[in-house]
Amino acid sequence: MNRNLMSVARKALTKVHSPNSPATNNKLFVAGLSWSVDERSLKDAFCSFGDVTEVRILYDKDSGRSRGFGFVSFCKEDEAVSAKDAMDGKALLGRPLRISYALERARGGPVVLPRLPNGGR
DNA sequence: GTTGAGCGTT
Repeated sequence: MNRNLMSVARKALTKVHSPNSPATNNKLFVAGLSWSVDERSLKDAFCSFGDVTEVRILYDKDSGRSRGFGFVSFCKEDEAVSAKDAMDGKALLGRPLRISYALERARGGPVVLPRLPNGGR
């Protein structure tokens, strides 16, 4: 009879983490940043929560200023979650931060064309 | 000297 209670108890203790909700990665999408924030300040603000392996802020090539959002990668997801849980909703340089998990994005450039087997001849 | 939702190469 204890088996049933065990099953129920174990179920209650089991983490109800949705298997189809991988809304967690070691990459964090940080938005709401001030237009004066740079990667160094962002890393310095997040490196205290874990080991930051990558920090990327998006800039505008027309105005030369930051787009107001960037990406922060951690060595472990646990650190990223802690950082998000700790810095999400907080404020940096006078502006509130909006942190979310980054989506996978191909890197390299806006477009890449493979060389044709024709050799250009 | 400005503005403020977002998911990627300035």
